[in-house]
Amino acid sequence: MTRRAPSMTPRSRTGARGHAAATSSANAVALFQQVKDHIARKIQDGTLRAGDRLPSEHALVAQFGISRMTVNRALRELVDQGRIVRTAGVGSFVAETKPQSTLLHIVNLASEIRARGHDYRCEMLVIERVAATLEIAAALDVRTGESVYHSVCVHLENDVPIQLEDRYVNPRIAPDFIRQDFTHQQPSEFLVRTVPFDEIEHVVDAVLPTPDQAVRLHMEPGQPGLLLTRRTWTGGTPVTLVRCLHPASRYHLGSRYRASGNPVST
Amino acid sequence: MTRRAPSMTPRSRTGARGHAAATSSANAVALFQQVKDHIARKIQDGTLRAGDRLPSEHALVAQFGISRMTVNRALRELVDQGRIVRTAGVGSFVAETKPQSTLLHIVNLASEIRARGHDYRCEMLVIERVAATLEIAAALDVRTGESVYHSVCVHLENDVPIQLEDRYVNPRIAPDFIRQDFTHQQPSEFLVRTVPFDEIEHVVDAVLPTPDQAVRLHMEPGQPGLLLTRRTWTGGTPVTLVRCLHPASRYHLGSRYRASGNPVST
DNA sequence: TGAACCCGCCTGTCTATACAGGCTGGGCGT
DNA sequence: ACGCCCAGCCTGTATAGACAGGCGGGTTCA
Repeated sequence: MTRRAPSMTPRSRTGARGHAAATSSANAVALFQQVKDHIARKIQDGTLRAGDRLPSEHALVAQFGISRMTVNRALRELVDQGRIVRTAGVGSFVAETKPQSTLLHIVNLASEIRARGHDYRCEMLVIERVAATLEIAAALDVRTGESVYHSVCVHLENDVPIQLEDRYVNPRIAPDFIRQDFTHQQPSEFLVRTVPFDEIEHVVDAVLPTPDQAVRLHMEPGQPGLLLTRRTWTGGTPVTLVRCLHPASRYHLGSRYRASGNPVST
Repeated sequence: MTRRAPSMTPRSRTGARGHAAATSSANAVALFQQVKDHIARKIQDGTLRAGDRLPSEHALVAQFGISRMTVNRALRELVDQGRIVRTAGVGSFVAETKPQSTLLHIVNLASEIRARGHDYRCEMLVIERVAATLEIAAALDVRTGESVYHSVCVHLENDVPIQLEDRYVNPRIAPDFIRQDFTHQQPSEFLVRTVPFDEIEHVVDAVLPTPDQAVRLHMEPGQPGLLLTRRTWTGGTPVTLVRCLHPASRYHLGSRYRASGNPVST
């Protein structure tokens, strides 16, 4: 743990001793920000994993040769961002990856179902390589016709279909996707574990399912479905495009926020 | 501006001079938090309005008799919350009330439409007092049968109906709602202006509109609609329950987030 | 009259120091 | 052997002082 970071060496930013004060014009990145970035990067690239202990403030002070208040600010802002957790008298730890906030709690359909005390199951229908259509290519930022991964599965709650998941995956980002055994792990679980995303987009639509979709979801003809289209990125590169179709009668989508503070768990 | 706040007087929290340090056990509210609350309250209750200038850090230091770092932290966290805006060399100002973040940008359907360069119009269909049904009473936290306000209007983009808004309002919170002239102001605009909420809940459903609703929205029979149900609170008390029905063919609902930092404008 | 310049205000950042209080493990007493 | 207590580590908070740099208005100079 005392191993020194490759990138940020003690006092690398400026040779000045004493009051470095505001960044010396040329290199205009605040010290506390550099510490934040340094730690955030180690979390992002897996050097530090969920639950790992961070160096104490004192250790960081010694390591970087800066004042404790500066380290403290960096760590405090990481807490605000939900990246780390701190306990007085104990230490600082990398936060468990709870998939962010807001609309994102939908990611964990399985645990949501289990939390209701119901049985969860997932049936894989398709897993293949396909040539990207124009739409898919645009969404994943690959060339039209380039090979991408495609999977289709149905999620069931107490053996009742509740979601038809139609997913396209960028093979440059997750080349191992197609080799996975998805009998005991969902595609989304694999991706979240393998390629932690840092940007996400949701679009919600109401649609009439195609006859084929209606059969898969055991829906009456003419009944509407809720279509959730999600795209995720890592470092600006698209990871996956997934279209989740829910029978409207068996699913709806909620979120709740409080102004001062973070989103309510719901 | 030098007028003293009624609640927080200089050094009211503790008589100790010098290092007050961590809160003295009994009264366990941090100084910076008290400053935050004090300013947030003045913004909330209208004493300070959007664009108003806040006292400078130096002025707050003198007013409360605390150190500048403490004031600075309070103001910085208010910036993080989006409540104030600061410019080096100029001062601190109350932020323009942009309705929060996340799913909330839907609030401003009118400006969203106008931003597309289209024409926006709103037709009021109903504005009345009704006795709260069991469901409405539960949602607004009033007694069943108690009188609540009810309004229905259609929002049109280029004269095409895009949303049917069915709203119930808690008359204890917004007693003037029923006396408003809604020809040049939407119900939501009035409420946001009059009763700034601090908590919001969204639920999204896909539904088949009733024949009556389909007519109002110029929809073909059998076409699905996107139903957005929104509840807002102020200080823990329900303000309004509104059900917004959109023709699925003409509307969808999106949001995008970046991990490190705040939601993208989108 | 107009333009350049400077001074003072204000925010942003950093430091060194200090006290309070939560938590844990090891030593000591019973 | 068991339990209590305390020392030491760690975070949370607060302070006074300092430098850098953006910005605006007034003064001065051409």
